[in-house]
Amino acid sequence: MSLKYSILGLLHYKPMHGYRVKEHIERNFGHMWSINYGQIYPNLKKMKAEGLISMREEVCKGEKGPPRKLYTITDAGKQVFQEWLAESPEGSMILRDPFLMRFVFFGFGEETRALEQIEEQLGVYEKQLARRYSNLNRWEHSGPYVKLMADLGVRMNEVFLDWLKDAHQELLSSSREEAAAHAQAGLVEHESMPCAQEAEDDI
Amino acid sequence: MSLKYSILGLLHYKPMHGYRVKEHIERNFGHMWSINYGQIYPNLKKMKAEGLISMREEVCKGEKGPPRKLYTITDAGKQVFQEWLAESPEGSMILRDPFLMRFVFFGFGEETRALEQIEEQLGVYEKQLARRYSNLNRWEHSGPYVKLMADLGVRMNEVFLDWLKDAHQELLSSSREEAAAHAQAGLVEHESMPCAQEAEDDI
DNA sequence: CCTCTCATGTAAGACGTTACATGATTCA
DNA sequence: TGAATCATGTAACGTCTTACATGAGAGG
Repeated sequence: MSLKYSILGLLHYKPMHGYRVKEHIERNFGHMWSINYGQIYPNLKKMKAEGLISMREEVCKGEKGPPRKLYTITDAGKQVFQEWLAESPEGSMILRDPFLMRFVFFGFGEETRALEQIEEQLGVYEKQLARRYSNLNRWEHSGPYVKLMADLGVRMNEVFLDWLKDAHQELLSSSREEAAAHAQAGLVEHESMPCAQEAEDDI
Repeated sequence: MSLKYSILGLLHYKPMHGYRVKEHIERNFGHMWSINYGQIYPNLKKMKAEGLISMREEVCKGEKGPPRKLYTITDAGKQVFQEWLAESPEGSMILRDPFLMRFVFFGFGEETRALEQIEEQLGVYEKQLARRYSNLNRWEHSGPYVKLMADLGVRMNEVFLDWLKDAHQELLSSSREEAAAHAQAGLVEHESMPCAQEAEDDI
């Protein structure tokens, strides 16, 4: 349950209400984290019950909208957060990408469609890179960690774009070779093979 | 539900049983995808009920262990897979990393502990890079998509390692500056601030 | 008046994880 | 005999997503 700690982390900056928490996470980590109200509100409720945060209802007349519930981190919350922060993280990076999920299997589909999808991704990540650069500028004076984090986002985006371009290029040249050689090999047919699954373990 | 399509994809190579599916996914996408039997077996059952795969129970005497259930993709399964493969992926990359999750908030913790965690990560990703290089070699002749995928893994790993080293370096030099200037600024205290949350939206 | 944004919340269901139960065979 | 590996499965629990319900105030 890392949302809990993300909220505790955010509340170190200033008290917030649920709606702001979502907004912040979306603006700052939107490319790697998405969150719904269905998670936030029950979590805030639970964390309040655990004494990690305290709540104050506010009806500010100068502002539009219904009353908000301002949550502030408590000393107990700060302590729990410190313990979590110092822990060595278990498990490593998990990267889930609906495009890459398909990419691995593009060998079983049409190459033209594969190329189209790569082009789409190029568009998406070129726009995202621009946003990440602006984040980097915005956080230029926000302390080393936040700045470094934004820097990582830019670097990751850049290698991904480079890779997309290389992949596009390589597919074009290898399909030209194939066409020239007239050696279009179809999918290997797998017959029933009763007990021979161990033959070749690699894919 | 992408496990469904991953399984359909894997079954294009050859028929498999549940245990092998897990093994394959773990070996090949273990760094970005983890799967449990609690997901696999119910999924296989459901997919069989939907007619996407067919099952044959096998008791091979030459092999140890209990009888396995060999699953083969059906024509209906191939069609459903093709439709999914051609679809433009919705949503973009989601990167979840327990280390990075902490990293953003290291400003609220001890710097020495931050440096230690960065060093730990360096160790983890140096080992992983070696594994990814060997994957790249293993798949050198496995068709362009699989090869490119492995290449992306190597590149991503490399930028991450570079970034970790740079981060480590930058923290060391900036803390030396701080020490020299004797300008150790504590955490900004946030008073009750009744209705002034809009003051500064950035973190 | 209608729609948009701000704001809080719930309920149902999909998805994922952990832990356990079972049982055969291989190897020390 | 005991442990390890291969193999299938389920139950309980936790997390996440989707969709909906509510309601105030601002602006066209």
